Amino acid sequence: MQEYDLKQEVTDKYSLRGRVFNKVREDILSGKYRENDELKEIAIGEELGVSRTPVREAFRQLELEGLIQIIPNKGAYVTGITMDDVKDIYMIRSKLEGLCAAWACEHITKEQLEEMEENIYLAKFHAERGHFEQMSELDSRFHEIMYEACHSKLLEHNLRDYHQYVMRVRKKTLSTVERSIACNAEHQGIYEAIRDKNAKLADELATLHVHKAYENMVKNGLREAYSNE
Amino acid sequence: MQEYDLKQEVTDKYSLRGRVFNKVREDILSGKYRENDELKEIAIGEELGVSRTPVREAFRQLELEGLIQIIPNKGAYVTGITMDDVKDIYMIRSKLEGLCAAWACEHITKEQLEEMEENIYLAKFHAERGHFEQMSELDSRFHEIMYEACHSKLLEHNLRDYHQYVMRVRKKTLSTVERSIACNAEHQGIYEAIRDKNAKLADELATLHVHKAYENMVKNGLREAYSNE
DNA sequence: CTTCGTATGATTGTATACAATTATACGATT
DNA sequence: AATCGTATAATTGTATACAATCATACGAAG
Repeated sequence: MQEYDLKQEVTDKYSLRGRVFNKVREDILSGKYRENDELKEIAIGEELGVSRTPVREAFRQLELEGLIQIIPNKGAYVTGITMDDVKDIYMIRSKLEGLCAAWACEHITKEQLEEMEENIYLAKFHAERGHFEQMSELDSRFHEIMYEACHSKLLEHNLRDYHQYVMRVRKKTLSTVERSIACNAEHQGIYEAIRDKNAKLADELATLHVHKAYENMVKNGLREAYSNE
Repeated sequence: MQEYDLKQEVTDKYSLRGRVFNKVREDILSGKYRENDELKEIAIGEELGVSRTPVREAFRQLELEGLIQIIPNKGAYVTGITMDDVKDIYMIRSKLEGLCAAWACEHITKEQLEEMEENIYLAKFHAERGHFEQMSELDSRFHEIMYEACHSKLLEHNLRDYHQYVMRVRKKTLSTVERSIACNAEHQGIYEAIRDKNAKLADELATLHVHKAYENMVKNGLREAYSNE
């Protein structure tokens, strides 16, 4: 009886399809491919040294993730995230992160709580020094812990999707020392609420946290953050 | 300049892949395939008269929708919806339907409001007479109007997914005259709030509506509703 | 000069062939 | 009799070939 890695989820690294999927997804999120760029099966295939078949399968998945749009018999095009989309995502996320925090109160493990504490402690160090790369990593990880702790595969999956979706935008939202410090303080509040099993408070704080992040982004100019320069 | 049908979204009916996708999805949701059933590419392909290629592509999409799990080099297995999943979905939906109703206040058109009104009027007729099939249809349509009216592609897509996901369960939740009438009354309340552009109230009522639906389902025995007899 | 239509090329859609992996059956060994 | 190993079958993973569709270019008609 073999146990299969649950983390594989969708995109096993070891199949060609999985490799293509991950690579293209990363290239879209990192901004290598821009809005409305046409992705050609042969070109991508040659670049990665595979045939069209795994590329096509990866494309179908990317379409469902909303990263590309496939027009039958025509081609695959990178779907841009509009400013309205970003706003929608943050509003949706704020609701769902609240739910997630509330559920985490019931299901979080001692280890996860400890990792949160460590995360916040370390983030304080980097926040004060303006180490934005590390802050972005730590912020992502903090939310990731919460997603795991809520103990709902569906909510976890949903939130992770949105989180990835606005990744490039999100990096910029932490790009001031003030916001980094405030953000970490908000994490601290959420952490304490979860630790104390105060679901209502955790919900409120997590909801507010995402709202704040959005407001900050708007203040700093969503337009610049959004466009790829 | 050709205009492409936005409703196509992902699953155009006219490609083999789209047909396979829709068929298998429907068969899973309708209960033809049960939890942990193994779906074989060749078998599905022969059943629909297509080769393995479009079947494989459809499978990759179904995996991302969470309806099947693909284990590399092994097979595709139907992932069941557990009772916990159903609860999660209702809780998530309750939050998102609230958001949806609130947003609909800003964006709903006169035509959509009129269709809602008609929907409620007609539903009153069928509710009192215990026409559960029609009620189910009307209920789905009511929510569908709201999804369209919220004017957010992302939220609309998200809600529609979950709605589909619990379809078989949902049908049973309307299977009493009392619940049908109560449900329609709740729709009426949501409709009026949206009509009066009272976003806060619309949010609350829609949130409550989904909660009520869930509670009713639990009361009527989620276990029987969930299992395929 | 513009416009329409056809021809050509490029790209996607599908089917099939082959390779790699996994499951099963059966027999040999202990 | 139980267990291990090998051979065989079944199934998925990938590559390639062919068909269908779409885009482009170019020339003829007005």
